[in-house]
Amino acid sequence: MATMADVARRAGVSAKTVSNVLSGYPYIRESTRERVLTAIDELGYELNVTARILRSGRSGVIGLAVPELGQPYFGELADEVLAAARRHDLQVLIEPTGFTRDGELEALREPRRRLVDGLVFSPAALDQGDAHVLENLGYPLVLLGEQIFSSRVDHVTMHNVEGARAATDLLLDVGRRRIALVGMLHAPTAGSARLRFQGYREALEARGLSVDERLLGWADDGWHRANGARAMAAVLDGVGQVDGVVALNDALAIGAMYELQVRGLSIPRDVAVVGFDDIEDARYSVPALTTIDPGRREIAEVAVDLLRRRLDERTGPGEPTRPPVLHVADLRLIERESTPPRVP
Amino acid sequence: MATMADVARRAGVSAKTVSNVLSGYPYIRESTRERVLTAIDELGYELNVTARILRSGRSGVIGLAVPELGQPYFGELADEVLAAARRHDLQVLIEPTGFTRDGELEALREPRRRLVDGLVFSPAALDQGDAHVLENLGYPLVLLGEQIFSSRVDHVTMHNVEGARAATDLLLDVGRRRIALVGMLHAPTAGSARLRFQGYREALEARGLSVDERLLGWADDGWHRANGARAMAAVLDGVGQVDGVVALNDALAIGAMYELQVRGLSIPRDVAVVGFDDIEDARYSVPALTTIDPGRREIAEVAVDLLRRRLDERTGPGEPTRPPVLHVADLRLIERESTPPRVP
DNA sequence: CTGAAAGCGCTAACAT
DNA sequence: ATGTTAGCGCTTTCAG
Repeated sequence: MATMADVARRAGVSAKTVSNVLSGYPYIRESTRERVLTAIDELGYELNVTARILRSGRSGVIGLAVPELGQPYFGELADEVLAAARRHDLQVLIEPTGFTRDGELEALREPRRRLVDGLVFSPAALDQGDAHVLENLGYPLVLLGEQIFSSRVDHVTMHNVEGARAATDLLLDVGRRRIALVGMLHAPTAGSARLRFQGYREALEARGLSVDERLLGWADDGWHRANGARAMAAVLDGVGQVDGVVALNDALAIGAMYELQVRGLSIPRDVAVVGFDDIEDARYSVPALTTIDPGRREIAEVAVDLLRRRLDERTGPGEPTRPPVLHVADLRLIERESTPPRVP
Repeated sequence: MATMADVARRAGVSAKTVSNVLSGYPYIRESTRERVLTAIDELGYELNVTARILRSGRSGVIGLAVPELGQPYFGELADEVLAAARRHDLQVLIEPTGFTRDGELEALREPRRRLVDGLVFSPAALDQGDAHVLENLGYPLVLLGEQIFSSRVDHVTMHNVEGARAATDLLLDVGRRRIALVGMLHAPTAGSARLRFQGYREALEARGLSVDERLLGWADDGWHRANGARAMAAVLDGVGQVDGVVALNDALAIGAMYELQVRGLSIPRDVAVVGFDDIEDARYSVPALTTIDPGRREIAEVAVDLLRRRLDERTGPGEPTRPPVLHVADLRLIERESTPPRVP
């Protein structure tokens, strides 16, 4: 396989010039560039990225650590991150963390081996006590979509509390009062679960209502459909009657709707349902799911832009490092058929 | 950041010995190994993978080229591939090809730059005419899940034709005769679409029936739910009556079920529906979807095992390269509620 | 079982 | 606008 030196020899230039051409260095005579390009073509030469990384210290690869891709939210998020990365000419190494603390700690170690330049990390098992491991990692890190761990790390998050409050408010506005919450987790670590539950509680309390423990559906095995159905069943078996459901994500909501319909309940007439995430499924469930769009695309774009900026900072000598960023994406309540129209 | 030389100095050995310890070379005195390990620990040393790759020519990273992760089938497949790779101590660089020929050709070029050792590739846009670009790539390639491109390349595929035939047979067995096919593609390139359509046709023809063009629902914009709903609508608007649906994947099936139910049709009483892929959604759609499990896990495992074996072959000197493998995974028809029970 | 020397292919730094 | 020199951190090869 041809090396840069081979190309240089054939083009009658030095290796450095070939390198310059390939790196987009602007000050090159047009004729020289063409000779080099021709030689590259004739030899079928391809740059050896590994050598470039070793020498330059930058790989052009970023890591993306997410729990699992089979969950539509993360699959769709990964696509957005991959697309944003491509726009920046970056490649992405995906580290599935499997919702485990060990998996997440392991993912944080990878960049130190220098194969990836920085990490976009969506934590799901670490908790506030782990905040210190996220600081001074020695490489740029952008945290995604959950709670705020540390003021010293870049975060791109969503309005979890406000979203859940908006969802609950909608149900209250249409007159529902026995509103179940599907997807509660016992783990104290559970970032978005805790925040979304907080939004639910705030909405109730703002109307002088309080949380009825019997309306809480637990899903400690993960926010999958199956668990949404199970949690819904448990609530229905426990209290008998429910007229609204706030699910902590769309998969849970769809599972819950399944269970409701199996029991002959009509949505939204008997029970109105709101989800969270606006995954593609939500649009085509039966009935179509009212949900919160947390601004996934914005989150992915901002995260990659930010990481890229941090990578560039490292190269630029002398530039002072900018202070940590906290970006909160906009959210939208998307009303579909699983809730009745609000009457004004 | 500490280097191997630093560790060697501290442990009072040569760099090579450190390297040996890290590579699991067996013939090392236990006391030496311990001194090295201690030094590594004390210095917080981490191997620079890039330098290792440059020297050894092997990166331990494999590429996975798939259309997009937001489609549950590919998200779930990616998880299986990632898990299998981890068992082999391999990392995975994902190349989204976006269902385009250009994206797929681009993905094939990446390994040549030496950052990844080999590629697991699920083509969706290349066609038989492109078979030659898949041969003699200069790195190991395993093709996934579609048609057979070339007898000179390793393939891990599924029983597309048989699966679609089984799905159609089920509908015929329960007395359905106006069976729509949802998800047809005009592109001649469409591997699994063509094969699954063939299975549908074979099942019909085996009973002396023929394909009614008006029952074909097109989804050239991709096998998403939205297009399943649209294709179903087009068929219903065109022919009015249908009593069965074979969808070319589960997302299309779920979209089609949505459209049917919006129009007041009951599933499976008025229309029975079968999908293909057995994604997690299928279990929790309303009604739960009867579908074909193509053996996704087996496919991922066999593909990574095979790739790994090919990578090892390259190292082993003199061993003759084994001939190309064609592995076809087992499939299963999973009967749920979107089809009536078969009466014996 | 361990060490010394060489060099993988490229680019940073400097020179011109 | 292009060339020279040096070396990134590791593993291969060969010697002991």
